[in-house]
Amino acid sequence: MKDIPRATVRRLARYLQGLDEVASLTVSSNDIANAVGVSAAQVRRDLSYLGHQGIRGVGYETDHLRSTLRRELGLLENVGVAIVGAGHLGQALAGYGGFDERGFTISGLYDVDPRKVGNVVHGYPIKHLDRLSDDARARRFAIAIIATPAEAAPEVLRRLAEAGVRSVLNFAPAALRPPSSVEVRNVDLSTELQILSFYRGRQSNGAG
Amino acid sequence: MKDIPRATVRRLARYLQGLDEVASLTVSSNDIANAVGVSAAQVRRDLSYLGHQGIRGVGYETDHLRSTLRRELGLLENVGVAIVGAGHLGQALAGYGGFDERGFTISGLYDVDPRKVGNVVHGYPIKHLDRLSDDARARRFAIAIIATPAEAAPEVLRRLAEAGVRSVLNFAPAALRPPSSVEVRNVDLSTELQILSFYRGRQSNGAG
DNA sequence: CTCTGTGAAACACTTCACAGCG
DNA sequence: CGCTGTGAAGTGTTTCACAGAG
Repeated sequence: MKDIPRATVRRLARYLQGLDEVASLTVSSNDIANAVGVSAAQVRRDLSYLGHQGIRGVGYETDHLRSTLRRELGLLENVGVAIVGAGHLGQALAGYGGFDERGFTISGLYDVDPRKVGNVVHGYPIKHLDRLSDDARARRFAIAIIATPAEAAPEVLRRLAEAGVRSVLNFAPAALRPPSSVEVRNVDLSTELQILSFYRGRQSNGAG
Repeated sequence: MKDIPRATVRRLARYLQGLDEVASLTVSSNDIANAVGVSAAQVRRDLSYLGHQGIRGVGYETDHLRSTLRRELGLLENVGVAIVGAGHLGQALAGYGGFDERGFTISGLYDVDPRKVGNVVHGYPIKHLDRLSDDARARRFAIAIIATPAEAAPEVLRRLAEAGVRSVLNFAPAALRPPSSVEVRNVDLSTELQILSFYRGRQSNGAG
């Protein structure tokens, strides 16, 4: 089976979410395309990387497609996620909603503030940061979200990497230099705003 | 002057931030490449879209490059940003830090909760959502960040679009269908986690 | 001799358009 | 007939490799 293009992986996640709103037994590439805002040809091409999933003249069987996408994304069973940093951002992330139904389970929040440790936020316990490494080694989570201040981010990443965590989503506005064993995805507010700023005044669209 | 590729625009914002850490008078494409994690050839190609900026045998003059990037990104003077939704996420965004130095000024937060309206968060006033349209029409901000619950997002977008706002950064986990006049960039937690999940176990990297 | 700027080649991704299955 | 799956063409992006400026 050929490698799935990076651009396709990103859209597969969107298709999976688009299917949430679908009640009918089957969906056509056109339905999906309209739901998530890409071309129908794009949807068919993307899904073709997963093998023959559709029925000609009909479309895709909704349930079957959903589980194929989940399997392909490694979400057959829920994946544990740790949130590091229990400030406003960390708490907002914990309350984001729909974690479980999207295939994730928050294993816990971590902070260094003794006034926070022990509290429960949105049903999740705040643990002391010193327990992060042990919990990682015990495989209580597979993905970590860094929601600390920028200064703390490199040290948190170091601990995570050392404890064998290989997937990190970084919200701290810090340029992290991960070892090659760790995949870091950065969500950077000012980068996003700067991109929007560039296109301000230009007519073109930007479905990034 | 040729059009700047989308992929390049995204990186220009990163280069600008990378320059923050540079103290020396000049930087080479290699220096920048190492700072932000792309290839040196990529940096040179990207910067070449801005015209001849460098000095052969030396590199780029740091200050000059910084202001060229700022100009190109439309950040010569600070851009007003409204944060819609003053829950944990909105408050976290307001406290993100470095807004001003990155070229943005928060013009205000908006919420519907009467207990929040009138409060000041991180130095920014929370206004009632009903004032959003007027403030937009008065051009108090050019970019809006949606940090509301998913249910509220479509209506907020509608109001923003109607009031002439053309750039929106959406943090709500909702599939927005903007009119073509509005550029929406989505930051979706579960999409990011699902992408990380896909690459978990695979060796390859993924600098999105 | 170093480091930029850039043709040309390579690679990645998207769209077109249609054969063929159900 | 409708809708998938996919060659082939088109477009966008990255890398190579080197001429040439300082």
